[in-house]
Amino acid sequence: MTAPRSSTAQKSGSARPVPRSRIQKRNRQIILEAALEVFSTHGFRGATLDQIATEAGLSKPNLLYYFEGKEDIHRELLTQLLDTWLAPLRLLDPEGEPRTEIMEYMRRKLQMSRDYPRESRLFANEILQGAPRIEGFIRNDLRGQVDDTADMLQRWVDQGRIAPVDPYHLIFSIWALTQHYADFAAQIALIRGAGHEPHDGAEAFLEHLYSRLLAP
Amino acid sequence: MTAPRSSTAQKSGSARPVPRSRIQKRNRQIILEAALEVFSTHGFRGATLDQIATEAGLSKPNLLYYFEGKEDIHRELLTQLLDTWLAPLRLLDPEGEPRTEIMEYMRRKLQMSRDYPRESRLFANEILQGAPRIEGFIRNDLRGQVDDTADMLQRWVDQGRIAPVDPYHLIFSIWALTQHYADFAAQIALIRGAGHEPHDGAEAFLEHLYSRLLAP
DNA sequence: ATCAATTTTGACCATCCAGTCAAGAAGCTT
DNA sequence: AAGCTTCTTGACTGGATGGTCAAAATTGAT
Repeated sequence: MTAPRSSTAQKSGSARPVPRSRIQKRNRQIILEAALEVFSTHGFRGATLDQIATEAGLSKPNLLYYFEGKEDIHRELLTQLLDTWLAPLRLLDPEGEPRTEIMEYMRRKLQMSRDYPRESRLFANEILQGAPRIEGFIRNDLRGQVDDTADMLQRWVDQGRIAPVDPYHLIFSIWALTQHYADFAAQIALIRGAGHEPHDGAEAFLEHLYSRLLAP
Repeated sequence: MTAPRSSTAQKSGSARPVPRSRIQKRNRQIILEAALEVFSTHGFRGATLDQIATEAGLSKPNLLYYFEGKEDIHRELLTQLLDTWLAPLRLLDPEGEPRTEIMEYMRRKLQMSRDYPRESRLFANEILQGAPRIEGFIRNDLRGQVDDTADMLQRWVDQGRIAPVDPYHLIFSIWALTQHYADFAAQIALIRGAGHEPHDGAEAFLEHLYSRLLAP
């Protein structure tokens, strides 16, 4: 009858209804999966609820039984994404061997772009539009993490353990080079033809590139 | 009265009305400029004719006096863009000094991303959506150019004039690294703060990177 | 099996948006 | 300044789209 707004120890402000039944969990998941597919290729405004509903195999009103609206689905998707987006950065170990650590970070990002290309495109879409919905996240969460990482990289540079490079640009380069294979997959596929998969050879190339760049 | 379909020596098939009067030239330009602004940040479906009209300071019917429709404006914009997009690749000189040539290409691409960030984002948007409207261009024009360039790079590798790298990934890396500063400018701006401009330090970093990567 | 709670949906709105049209305003030519 | 052409726009239309609602179907506890 009413939409499923649970109340299990809810914070006052913005309510996040916790799915309870098995059906709720399952259908919310199905919807998010479908929405990811649609949003990541058409962007927020380009996507329609009907498209998402069809993709999910549900009716449009049914979608709106589980989510408060298009915006809500999108927000949920982004929130989940941003969590995993920051994770690799946190795994950088200040005590580790610098080049190994950076190489590992690059590999993790490349793997993410291979395993979750739609998430990468969802993110790219958002940034392209000027990051209206995740400005807060970038300014408050990501920025701090990046600053910390940059400090660490600078320390490694100062200690002569990696070649002297601008730490911010180093980080940006890893983002650019890894995400490119997901975000521009369509272009790469058209250029390389059907035989190849976009990521083919990328890891070897990037390993070569960063090992050359970072050698003291 | 009627829309301006000129007929000055027109090819039969898809008509491209050549603007004649000064007013036509001026207003088409104003519209394209406004459309670039809007399409590049909101994508094709996210943009509205009203937005473009407002941005251009014209009425919506007036827009449609100069162009056949939303699609037509967008197509014109992309066509103009793709011409300039290919240009830098053609400037690579097989007879030149390999590292200088590649470095020059990188610099030209970086400059384009600095001087024409909206064009870069328009292109990125298009690829993200799966390149529906420029598939032909990529398959027929870009691909050939890239293949030729890759052959040239491979020859340079074989002659030992640059370090052995996969030529396709080398090209992709230049695209990724240069366009990133335009396409992800919003993210970079939020991370680096108001003091910096996204491209600050990029050229030095990329020069360092490619000179390390390509040294035989 | 019964009955209340949960889930699903057909039918419906209201709004947005691309595109039309006919009439009016501004330019150009003589 | 007349008269033709080019340019501009207010008012409109039809279709798409986000969202609502009340009734029907299903599920689950007893």
